[in-house]
Amino acid sequence: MAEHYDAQAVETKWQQRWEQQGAYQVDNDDPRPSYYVLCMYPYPSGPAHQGHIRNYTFGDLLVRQRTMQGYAVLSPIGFDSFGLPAENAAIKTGTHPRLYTEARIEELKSSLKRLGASYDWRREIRSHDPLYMRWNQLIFQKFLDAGLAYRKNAPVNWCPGCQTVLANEQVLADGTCERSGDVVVKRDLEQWFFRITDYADVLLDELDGLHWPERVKTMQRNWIGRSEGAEFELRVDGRDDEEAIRVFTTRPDTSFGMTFVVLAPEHPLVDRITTDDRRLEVEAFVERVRHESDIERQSSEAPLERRGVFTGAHAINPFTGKPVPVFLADYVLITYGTGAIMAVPGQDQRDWDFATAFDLPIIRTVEPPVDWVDGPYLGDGPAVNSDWLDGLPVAQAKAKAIDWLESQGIGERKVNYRLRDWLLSRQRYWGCPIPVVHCPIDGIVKVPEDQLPVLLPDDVEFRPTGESPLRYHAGFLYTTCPKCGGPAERETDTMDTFVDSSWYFERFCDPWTTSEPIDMEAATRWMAVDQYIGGIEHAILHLLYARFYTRALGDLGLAPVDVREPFVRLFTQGMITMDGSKMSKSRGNLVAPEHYFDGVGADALRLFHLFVGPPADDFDWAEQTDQMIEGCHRFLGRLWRLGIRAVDRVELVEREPTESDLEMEKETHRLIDRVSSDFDRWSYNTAVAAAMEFVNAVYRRIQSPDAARRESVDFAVDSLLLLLAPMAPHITAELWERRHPGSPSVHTQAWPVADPAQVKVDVVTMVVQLNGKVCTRIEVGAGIGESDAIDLVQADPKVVKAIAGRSVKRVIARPPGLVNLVV
RNA sequence: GCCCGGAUGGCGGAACAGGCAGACGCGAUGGUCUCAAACACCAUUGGAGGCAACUCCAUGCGGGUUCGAUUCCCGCUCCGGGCACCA
Repeated sequence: MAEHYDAQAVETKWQQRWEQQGAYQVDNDDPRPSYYVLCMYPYPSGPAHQGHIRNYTFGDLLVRQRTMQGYAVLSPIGFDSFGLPAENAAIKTGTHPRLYTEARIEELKSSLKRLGASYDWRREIRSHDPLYMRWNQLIFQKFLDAGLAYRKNAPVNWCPGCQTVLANEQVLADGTCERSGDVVVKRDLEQWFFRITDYADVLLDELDGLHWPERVKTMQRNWIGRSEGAEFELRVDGRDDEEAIRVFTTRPDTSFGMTFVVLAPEHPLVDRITTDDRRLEVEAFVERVRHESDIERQSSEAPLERRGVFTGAHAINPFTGKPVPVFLADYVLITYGTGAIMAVPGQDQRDWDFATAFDLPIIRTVEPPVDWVDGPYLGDGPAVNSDWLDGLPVAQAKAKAIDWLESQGIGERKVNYRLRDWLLSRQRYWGCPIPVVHCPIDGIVKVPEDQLPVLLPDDVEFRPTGESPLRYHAGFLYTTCPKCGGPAERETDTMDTFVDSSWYFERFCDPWTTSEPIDMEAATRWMAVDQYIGGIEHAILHLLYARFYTRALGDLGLAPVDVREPFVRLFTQGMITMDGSKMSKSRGNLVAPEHYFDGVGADALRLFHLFVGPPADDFDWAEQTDQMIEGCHRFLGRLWRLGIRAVDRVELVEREPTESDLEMEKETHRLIDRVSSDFDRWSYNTAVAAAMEFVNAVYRRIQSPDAARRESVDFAVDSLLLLLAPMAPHITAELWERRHPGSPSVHTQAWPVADPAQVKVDVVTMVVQLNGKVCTRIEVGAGIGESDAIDLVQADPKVVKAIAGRSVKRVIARPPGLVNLVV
């Protein structure tokens, strides 16, 4: 009776052995060529969920394959351990966020170990580790020195649910918080910002060179939102130059068609230019808009007549010298451009609508096509009604208009971005404190470097008041000014957790160094990350911030300056959903991996995640999913019996290779070729399918009446184990050890390489078509020539019968695959 | 509204450069083993017709290009995602 496949025993054995041997530790002086694989470090919310399993299975596969290919693979892991859920749990249950978080980390860590994922655990980073906090704070101070971090009072996004401000990136398109779903409101607050806009153009330009999904690059391009145009001044009729209105436009070529000007209601000139007869109405309008939230204002469905108001003032269009009326409208934003626009209804939809509503003139300055019906024309065409621009296409007219503005000294070329500076301060406890004090005499003063990190006090009370517990903690709050020694208050805001995740991948290169945040030598060796793997949900936030940080750190001499981009290649895996919605703790639709570890085993679960579909596609967890996982387990059972040479007690024979034995060897080479190329193109599902198909074929051969040659079968099975090692690491390690006692682990063997001569097939099935429809198939030699193929086809009895005497008009021969006869 | 994906059997999916549609797995049906079951194994499995050889239909819908289209082009429908007064 052959020993059956016991996943528990095998997996426990190997996990223990890997841990004891430190099998996945990689030293910085490893002589092999470097390869850095990284999965986005997780927020520790408890045991792993299926999304984690999927993510870390893909990563682990690559780590193991690259290791077999001869690389020193850096594969670190850590925990994004600051964040709101721990603090909310503290308010609810009274457990301290640190204890809560560390318990969750242990659970998640256990899951990852049971998955059999290979990490250099010595390099583990936790964001809340005082050593990491120290460097996080030091980097902040360097940014402060460099003017990259600053403080300003601004209307900011306040989430009443999270009781903190949010970055623009954390507010969804519908105006709700990406985390809690509450409607975000505007509040004027003094906040900390990072000057990410300084890097807007490079962050945009350098996207081109990245091997990232096009979708993600597009999302970042849209988010940065570069627009090129001109900025220029319009004198207000009857006023001096001090009160000129600056406008930004992407269409300076259409300036002759400007028939009015619109200011944002918050524009500083509103009060000064409004005429007395219009003042009451204007003030009422400004007042009304001020009381609207951003979402109300943006989603306003009020009729246009109510969304704007005439100020009574007129501005002089510098191109025509003629006055045009100045309006206010809620759709003009004070936060973009100059907060004022020139309106050209002939070439802009909103201006057209506004002009129609207020009965303002419309002048076309670009000739629309002859069949143009109505409405603003946004396309290219010759300029009209534009004096010295007439006849020029849009691009040339733009350039000429800008040249003119510059020659007149009233305007210039200008680029604007949609991207705003990154608001990083949070009014919460469980985050990294911002390391400054506020002194009534010296203002903002950095906490001296030798006093870093500023730690979070443990003895705080978590109350649902909405204010950070740090504000009530006298011991933390009251301090002395490092400069003058007088009484001062500590900053009680903490950093956005996206700060922590913006440089952890650089710290992984040498997480031990105590003299600087990033060890230059180590980072030079390992950076950039060769392959980064994570969820699409981080397409903008994390991936943009990390790119900004990498550049800024390089520019400040804190990281290798030649590492301009952190992630060379990015892979975004699909989501696991259930009934179409995201799996999450709050929805209560988590399917715990532990259940499968205890049952079919980690290898079967890994194989399932690889097999179920393209890694980039979403997968909906459904009724049949368990049975599919069972199927993967069944496959491993078949592999097991092959591996221990116990397939139905079949005896393999020693003999000179027969035709069939040689064919199996060729199939083996083809499998090696197939799996290798499938891996290279992230097609794990087809790689698994090929392995299954191969196992079926080997079974058929050894169970056939003339059996199979031992040597050929051994080559087939050993190759199979090597190819499956990155996918199902435990069972392959066990079988390899049993088959090769005393040999090094399967995971340190060289990745197999197919012999190209063996990959080639010599007999192929040639499809014979009649008028494009399949008529028959003929086995032919792979090297068959065109005329031989045609002769063969025309001699085929089936073909002769099908043609039935009709004349062949045309022959399309694509030997050896196909011949098509047209009759 | 704009941009980007996607739609293939009962289900997940395959077809990599325009050339055999449905690989592989799940499910289903029948069988072998068993006292019986579980496990395992074998066979069949897109639909319709036919005893059968075989025929017809079929990759969301409608057109087109081509000897030949799941694949390319045009026009729709539905689903998913991103952006959305950004001047």
